[in-house]
Amino acid sequence: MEWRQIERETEILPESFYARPTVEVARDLLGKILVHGQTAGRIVETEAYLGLEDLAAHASRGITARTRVLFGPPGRAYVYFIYGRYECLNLVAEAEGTPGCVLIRALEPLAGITIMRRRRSAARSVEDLASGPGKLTLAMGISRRHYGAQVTRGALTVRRWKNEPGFEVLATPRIGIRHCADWPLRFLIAGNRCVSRRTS
DNA sequence: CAATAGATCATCT
DNA sequence: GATGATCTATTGC
Repeated sequence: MEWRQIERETEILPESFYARPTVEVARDLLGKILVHGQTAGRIVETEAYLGLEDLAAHASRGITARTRVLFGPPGRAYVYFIYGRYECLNLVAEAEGTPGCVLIRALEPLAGITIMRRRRSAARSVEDLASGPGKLTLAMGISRRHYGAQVTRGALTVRRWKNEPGFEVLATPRIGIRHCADWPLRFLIAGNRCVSRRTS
């Protein structure tokens, strides 16, 4: 996709978009465009992580050096390091003082695909370049240096189509967690080939 | 195709 | 000192 088209037909999401219940933000982020540097992708899979009541959420342990940004203002990036290897991107939701974030789990590559291929040499197809939370941060060049960054301005932003196309949303349990494993807080675009796992 | 072992380290106990 | 919001390669059917 041409950058000119992205710039003309999309606009950056305002901070007010994120200052809402986390589950709503997670569902509404589907179809939006994540932009970083020369790469862009359409968000096709997300997960909501809530506050103290959600034992799968990092915020359930309270404020620490790592979770500090989750308790701050919305529209910030929460990037954490996992399994000694990978980094995962979340967007902070809810009003300041209330924790909550949305894990970005998969993207459909839109621009900068050559760059993504270089960063993701293990991927065998365009659909697999960003089809997982660890894969998409590699493909887009996102890392912990973005911890706390505003996604309403700067190099890392999220945009919406001025005329957003319709699609069907599915809700399923979240992936790879132990606690609250049956809560239906994973959202994905039905039938999209870039989601992290095929649905039955 | 499905199942699983191994890599590897920041974070928290 | 144990654990984990993952990914890849490899094994086995």
